[in-house]
Amino acid sequence: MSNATIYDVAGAAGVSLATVSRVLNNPEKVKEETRQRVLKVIKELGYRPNVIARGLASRKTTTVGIVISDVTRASVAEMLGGISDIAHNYKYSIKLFSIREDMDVMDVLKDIVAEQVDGVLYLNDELNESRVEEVKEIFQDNQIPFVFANVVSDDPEVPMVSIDYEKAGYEITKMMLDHHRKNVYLLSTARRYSVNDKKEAGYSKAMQEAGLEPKIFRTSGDTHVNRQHFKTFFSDKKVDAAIGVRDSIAVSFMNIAIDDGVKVPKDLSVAGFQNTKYALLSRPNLTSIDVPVYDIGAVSMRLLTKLMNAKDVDNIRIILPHYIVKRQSTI
Amino acid sequence: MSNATIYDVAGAAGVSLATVSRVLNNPEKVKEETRQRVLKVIKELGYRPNVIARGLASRKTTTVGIVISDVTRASVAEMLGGISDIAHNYKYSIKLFSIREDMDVMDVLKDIVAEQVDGVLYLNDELNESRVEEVKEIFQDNQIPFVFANVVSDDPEVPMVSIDYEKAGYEITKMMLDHHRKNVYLLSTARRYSVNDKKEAGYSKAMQEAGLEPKIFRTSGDTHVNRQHFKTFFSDKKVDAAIGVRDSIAVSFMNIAIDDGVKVPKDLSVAGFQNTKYALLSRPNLTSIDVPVYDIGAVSMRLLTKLMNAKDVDNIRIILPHYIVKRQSTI
DNA sequence: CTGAAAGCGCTTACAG
DNA sequence: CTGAAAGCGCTTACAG
Repeated sequence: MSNATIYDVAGAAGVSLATVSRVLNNPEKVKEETRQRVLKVIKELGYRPNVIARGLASRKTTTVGIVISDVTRASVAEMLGGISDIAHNYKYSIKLFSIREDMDVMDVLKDIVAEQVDGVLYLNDELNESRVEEVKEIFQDNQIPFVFANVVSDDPEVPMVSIDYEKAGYEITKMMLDHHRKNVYLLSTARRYSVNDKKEAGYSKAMQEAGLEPKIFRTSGDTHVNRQHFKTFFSDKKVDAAIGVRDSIAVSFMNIAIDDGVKVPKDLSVAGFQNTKYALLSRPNLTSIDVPVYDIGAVSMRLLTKLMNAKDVDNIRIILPHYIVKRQSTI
Repeated sequence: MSNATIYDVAGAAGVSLATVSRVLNNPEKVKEETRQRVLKVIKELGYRPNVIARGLASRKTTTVGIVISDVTRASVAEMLGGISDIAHNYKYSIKLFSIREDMDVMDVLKDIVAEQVDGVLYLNDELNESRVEEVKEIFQDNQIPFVFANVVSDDPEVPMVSIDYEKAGYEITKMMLDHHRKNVYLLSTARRYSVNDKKEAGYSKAMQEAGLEPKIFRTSGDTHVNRQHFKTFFSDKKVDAAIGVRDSIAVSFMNIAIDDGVKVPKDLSVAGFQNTKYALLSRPNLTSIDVPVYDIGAVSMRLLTKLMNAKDVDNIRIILPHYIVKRQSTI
């Protein structure tokens, strides 16, 4: 059955429990012959070390905490995929902590500390800089390595993995301008996140370089542009290009415009961010900035393992490449 | 800092560590006055019990294991949302175990047992009955309560939460037939899952009742119908209605049909399963069976807490209601 | 290369 | 109502 303990193994193999432990953790310190004998018994008994006991004794749980706000978002789920794959390679388990609106972030973080995780991955593109500092502080105080995934922070001490969102914002805007679009709008969110701030900065830079006024529209809901928004804001304005900070915003805007008789991409170019399945399933297909979310997850997990093993990590801030996937929604 | 232990609290409050432990776990056994004193110290020191030590001593980790195959799928992420909300209410932590194609399922399950979780939620609509039996056996042997979420099994001993997929398949097919469609196809997956088997059964039943031949098309990939499929399979056939076992299959089929000049819903009615965001963002909007995935997650987590507390649970097999959301893709 | 022993930070009968 | 003590199943110096 499952209830074999290290004592059972030691007894059956005729060694002390210290030796069994060594076979598992420092096999090179055990004589080949003994090791084989112990391994055989382990196999026969189907022994698997109780990870809780091991965690208490060694002060290592081989578990990492993943902090997320909303699992439901496609990018978060995708990142989890990358994290989970790498974690499995390095034999780490994953504990999930989701922070809902009504929860006190600092309280949750203290819980995570009490959970004795070996490291923390903070997934969230909805953070502002001051929040980043708070998070950094609590984990540093408790000496828990952490990595921000898909978070933008200018603090050079903060380990993070992301893409260059400002550059991406600049490039996609530039593309619209190169296509001779003049009234390029950025569809952003009402709440301010550093990631979206960067996109906006890149957009504004491109517009200003072209001698144009940046025009940023903020949805009240975070994911969609609804008919109401469209009517009140856009119908009396000229708009020949729109960039959504998320694909879902871009697609919802495009759908409404088409319903309104606008031709895409002839009269209106539309592009989004993230290159999710929405971009592929929409008609016309949506041009989008491909953000390698799976890779961001995988690379940040990899970085975290390095940090947990206290190897001197040369580069704790990793910028992954992005690219524009051109589809039917732009010329 | 964070390193206060139960000893520190006991010392500062002038009681034994047993009393501190009681304040936390059986407060009613401690005199009001003493309790207040201890609680005050706990607060001052910012003490949080080390959950690992507690887990070892009490043999309860207040952690549940969640087994999933692919986090990336919208329904899985949504279920995780429901699970996480309820888990938080009951103070359970969540450990995530994802099983990839190349992994040995039984091996992962044994790992989960070694992780000492108090219970397991198995999320997967891609199981067949024999796999269900294996899973059931390993957890029963180790006396770990478990619940299948969004899994269909006819074994009355298996705790599960799902909808009646057969009924749903029947109803949506019936709707098509009521709209005088004759050539109703079911777009299913190549691999056989019990959930899809049920949908197929419901579909076939409705077709047969109408004196029609069931026509099931199986995609080679699991999520999309591609142009190739369409050309080789459908272009020479009459088809006036199609039901996808997933929204993504339905939308991809619909898109290709439209590209081919077919009018939806006039010439072709299309419907999907799951009522995901794809259904909303597609044009025309997709009619879909709403599967309450969030609720399935939440209810299954709730059921699991009951099982873990060994209350006599009267109903271990819960069928949640579903309904058809009618949109533009059907008449 | 191996064993005896202490200790990780808690919980929980058992006395009192 | 409270405390002393054993124990949860491991790891890890320390001897030998």
